[in-house]
Amino acid sequence: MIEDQLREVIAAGLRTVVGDAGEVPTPELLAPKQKEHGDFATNVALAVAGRLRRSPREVAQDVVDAMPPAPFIEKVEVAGPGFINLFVTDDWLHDVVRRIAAEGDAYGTVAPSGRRAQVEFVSANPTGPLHVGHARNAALGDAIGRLLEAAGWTVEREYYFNDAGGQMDRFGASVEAAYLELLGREAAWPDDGYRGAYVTDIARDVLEANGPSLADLEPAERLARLRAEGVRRVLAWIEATLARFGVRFDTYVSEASLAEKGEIDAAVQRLRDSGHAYDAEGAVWFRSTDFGDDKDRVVVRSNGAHTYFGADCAYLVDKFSRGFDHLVYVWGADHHGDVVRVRGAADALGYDAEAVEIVLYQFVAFLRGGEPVAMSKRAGTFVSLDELLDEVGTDAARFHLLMFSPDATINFDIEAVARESMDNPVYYVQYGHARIASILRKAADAGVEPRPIEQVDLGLLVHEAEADLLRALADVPGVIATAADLRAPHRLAHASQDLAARFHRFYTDCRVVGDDAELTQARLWLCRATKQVLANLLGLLGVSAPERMDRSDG
RNA sequence: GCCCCCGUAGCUCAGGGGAUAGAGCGCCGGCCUCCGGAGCCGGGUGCGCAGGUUCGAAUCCUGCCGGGGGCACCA
Repeated sequence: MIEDQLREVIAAGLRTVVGDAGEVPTPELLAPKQKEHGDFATNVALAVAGRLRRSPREVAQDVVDAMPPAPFIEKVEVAGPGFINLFVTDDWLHDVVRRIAAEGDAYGTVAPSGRRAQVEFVSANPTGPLHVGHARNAALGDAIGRLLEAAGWTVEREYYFNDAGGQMDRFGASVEAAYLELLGREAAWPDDGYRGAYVTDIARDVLEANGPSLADLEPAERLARLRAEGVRRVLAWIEATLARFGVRFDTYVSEASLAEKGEIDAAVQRLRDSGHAYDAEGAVWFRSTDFGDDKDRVVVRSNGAHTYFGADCAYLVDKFSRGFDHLVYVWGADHHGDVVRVRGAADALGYDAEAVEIVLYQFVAFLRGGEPVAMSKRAGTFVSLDELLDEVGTDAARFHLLMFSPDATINFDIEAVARESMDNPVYYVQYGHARIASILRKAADAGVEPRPIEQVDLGLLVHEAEADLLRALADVPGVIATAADLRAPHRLAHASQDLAARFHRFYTDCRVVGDDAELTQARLWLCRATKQVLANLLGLLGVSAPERMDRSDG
């Protein structure tokens, strides 16, 4: 890669200048904002000038003088406070097209390293359908999974669900009540139960599948059975919704299964053994204050039942025992208080807390026509994820949820995002892709024979709009690497918009299919490369790259 | 009280130490004999406040002021 070659040349010059005066840092390459500042720049002179007690510009000039000659460097300039600006021959830009052609889907990604990461996300409790509040978690977790894969990780996506505890009991009792009601029997709806219409739908389904016999089971067994039947159906429903949303999990893990396998007891014992757990007030506590928490936390309640956090500890052991090198949890900001505790538990259990990463994201405010959508589960006015997808579609929803930093709260105006207009840039990007597809079709219709890239003179791509587009294509691997590193899919969204913008500009300035056969071939390859990279970026966001788009009033 | 996130253009947001801080929306004005006008070009205002670190700060640190969220033997 040109960047590596440049770094080598700069490092060589720098070594000569620094001499015995100390370490030579790996040169950092900057992407200048102004074209006059070159294709690349480096600040090495500024970085070492202080140590050498010399003026940065002087050092910069010496470094330039000491740099070995390189055929790919066209011009070098010392500028500003002491930057070294590098102008590279156009070949490297044209090489980008060849690289993209050769690498295809893999352009911008890193070869698998064999390192395994797990991303656990959504993990909504199966008491009802997913609602829009879960959408950001699903989109973000999935995109981070895709990014980690692009960065060379082998990724497993996991959904953890809580199928024990009071909330689930109330859900089970609600299904039970609905089931009995359908049979015309007396039914006791739990206080604070789930009364959405879907509960009755589920009960009806259970009735159709099992007949009325469940009603005659012993009370405890009947409840357990109906709860399990309910959970199964809700999970299937959630899975179907997620599939619509482009999210697929490799594994589903239930809290109850951890308890059944004795993993929770084992984890508690392990905390005791390592001296991080103690008994007090009839409960078992984890000394999380040793790890920076404000207070210790209960893992086993005085009634003998484990807490959610107690199960979390067992779940940590479970995850690590499966051999992952890295664990990612995707949590809403309301859970930020749990971060210290869970990482502390990892530490206490003898694992590397650094391997436990928690990605937090801020809330989404859903609006409709500028007005906040009042959402209350109790009042039954929450918008389900299915409804959201019916209204705005997966692509628009995902793009909108992923185009902002996880740290930013999102205003998601359902009407605006549903509109196929510039209010949602996803259409702008997709249009770029579709437009290229259209050009390629046009070329085929015009009888232009596609030529292998080796037989095409990419050196003909010299127009400013072409160079700008090529530069953006060249930047993409770096963008993907940074986005993966920072768990910041929104950088992909921005890069895709930028790339689409540059393509539209190129399209406006440069006729692709024209009289000049050679130029046509070169530009067709530029189009194919751009189309590929747009598809790659959208793919990392889980957004489709359509070959054509329906016209609309837009 | 303690903890987390945010404060950048009229609005929604990028910008993870570099040179003249960007994009979209909105507003005004332009661009089609020709590959999709869901497009392109032009027009302008801004880093909450105060210190500090640095050759250099929107970016890192401290304090303050605003907005949001969280501080269970709930899940």
